[in-house]
Amino acid sequence: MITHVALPIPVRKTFSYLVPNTWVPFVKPFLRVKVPFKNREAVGFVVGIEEGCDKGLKEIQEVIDNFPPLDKKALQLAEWASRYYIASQGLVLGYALPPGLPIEQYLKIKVLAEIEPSGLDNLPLRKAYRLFGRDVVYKHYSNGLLRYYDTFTNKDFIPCSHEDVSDRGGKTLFLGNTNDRLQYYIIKIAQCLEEGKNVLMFVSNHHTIGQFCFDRLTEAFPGKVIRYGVSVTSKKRMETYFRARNKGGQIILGSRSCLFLSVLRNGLIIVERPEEDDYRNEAGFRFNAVNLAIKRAEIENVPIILGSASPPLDVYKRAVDGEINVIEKVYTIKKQPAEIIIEKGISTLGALPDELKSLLLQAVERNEKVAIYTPRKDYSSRIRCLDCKGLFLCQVCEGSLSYQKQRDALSCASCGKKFPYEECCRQCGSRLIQFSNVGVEYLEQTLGEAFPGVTIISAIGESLYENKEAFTKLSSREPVFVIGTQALAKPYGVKVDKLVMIEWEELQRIGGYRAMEKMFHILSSLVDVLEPDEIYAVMVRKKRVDLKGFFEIKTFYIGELEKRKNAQFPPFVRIFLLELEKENEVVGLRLVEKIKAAASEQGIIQHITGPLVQKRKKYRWRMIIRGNEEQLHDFLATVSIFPGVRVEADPVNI
DNA sequence: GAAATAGAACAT
DNA sequence: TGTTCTATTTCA
Repeated sequence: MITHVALPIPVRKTFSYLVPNTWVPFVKPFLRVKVPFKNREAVGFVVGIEEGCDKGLKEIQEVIDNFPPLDKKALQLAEWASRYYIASQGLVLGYALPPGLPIEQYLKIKVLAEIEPSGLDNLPLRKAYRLFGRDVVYKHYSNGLLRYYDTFTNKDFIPCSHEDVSDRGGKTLFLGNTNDRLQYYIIKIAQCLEEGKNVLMFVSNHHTIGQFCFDRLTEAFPGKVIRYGVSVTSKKRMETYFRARNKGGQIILGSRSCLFLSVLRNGLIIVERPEEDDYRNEAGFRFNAVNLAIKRAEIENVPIILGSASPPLDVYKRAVDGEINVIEKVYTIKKQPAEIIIEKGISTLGALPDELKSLLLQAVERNEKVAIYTPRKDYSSRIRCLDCKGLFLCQVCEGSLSYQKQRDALSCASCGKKFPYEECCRQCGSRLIQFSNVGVEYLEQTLGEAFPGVTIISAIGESLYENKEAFTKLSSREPVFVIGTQALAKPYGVKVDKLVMIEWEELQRIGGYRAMEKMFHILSSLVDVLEPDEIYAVMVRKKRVDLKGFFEIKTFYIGELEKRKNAQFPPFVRIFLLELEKENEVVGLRLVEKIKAAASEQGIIQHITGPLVQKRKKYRWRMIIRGNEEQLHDFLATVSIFPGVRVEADPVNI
């Protein structure tokens, strides 16, 4: 017997192995098998079986599963995702069932008849495998002489017995602020739980948004919320794994890692804030979990609710097209947002503008809480020598370096490497260094000096979790400044008096084709979470952006859709980014030619823009492929396995 | 994706 | 002819 195995590597072909006699009765489609690969071992999925025993193939070492570890609908979802994201079947399946998921660790054996060897009853599966061999246990299992039960629910482990309960389906976009959304979710969840169904709810982030939702939902449904994700311990995670597939009437709250989780009587899927970047998986199998959640709902015929104050544009388009039903409960702000126009940016000014100072001074006098947003986190993200005019660049990749005051280190924006800060220019040794493009750290320090005695909290991605207690200061009576990047919109349940946006308009320069959409998301999510009574945008006159355009949601979206349609950009066509990196220009250009040749051959050359060459330490070519995915699929699948080529579906940063 | 191998550039 | 680096191939 020969089996074809899909391995979790970016290679489209499958690998064939012989099946030794011991395993022949147990090899079935979509079970995992351990196989020799190169000179190591690998875990792959059986995707094909054929008779025969020829041509010196290697043998599989072991069949890891006794039952398909993914149910039919999860497999269907994986198949769809594999095509949509141009990822190999093995890579997607490997994500769906990560190798670190210790399923057997929490399963025990229940013996149903008299069998040899004795002593299997109540034995942990792992131990039984070790003592008697997997094949012995598998044989009894397949003859129906024993069953498994998990140690959390003590219920029989029934692989893939998913009764379809939902007769509903349907997609809803709930437009509204956090409180309204939560209320709506709670009503819908209550209906499901009453009917004994489960609810699968996605959040982008465990620590902040996830914790908040967990607290609020636990309040409404005590003991019913179970979590699944990397931030809970392995044991807790496994408990959720078994409870989700064995019991009804619960809310499974998790991140993108529960996209493929088996859920018994799944009655509803909720996606909280689908516009969040954290829904994107960047390693290995790259995808956007919102897309997959919507697809899962379709496959399972389960209703899905997407809840947001500023949904992604593609979701809004689906709503306009009538595919998604809309419930609108738009927030209102108490006072018209105000624009504070300054002549020169804070970066170039070297000091805080007077208008900003007086605004903050007034706030301090009134003991107000002020949230200050800025797009950059470090002290300065542009460091220049004033003598030789050279920029500080990374020694490894020549990306631009930013200065992190707290660590007194330079950090590379493109490769992430850190270097000590020497206080002099590496080119000419001059000590006249100019910091510009300042961020949160700079404001933190400058405002600290200008307003001694005022509590200042910073909210940036990494530090947010440790900083959580600091946020309790926001409910004190003293004035508080909370300064941060987009992370400011993560800790739900915070309330400020004023929201000040600084250099927010910069995003139109760095945001690519989604610049306006990003600006909208940031502003809306800040307003949604922080509930400011007053909003101010400090903008440089030359780059001024009309704030009003961002407060009429419908007008904004319709206008943006119109622009995208005219320019033939997503969500009207799909975009793929093709990236290749080589040290040698000639070698790279050869590869570019090879790709172009493949494109001509398949008649899709007119869909390619570029390549755009970037030369730092390495050469990097980027091509953008736009068009109908059906038409592009074969081409992308072909070039995606060229060495050094990376295809990114639906890129966000171009 | 990662290891083995082929190839290029440089030093001995 | 050895050494070290990068590019390419291959994995069953």
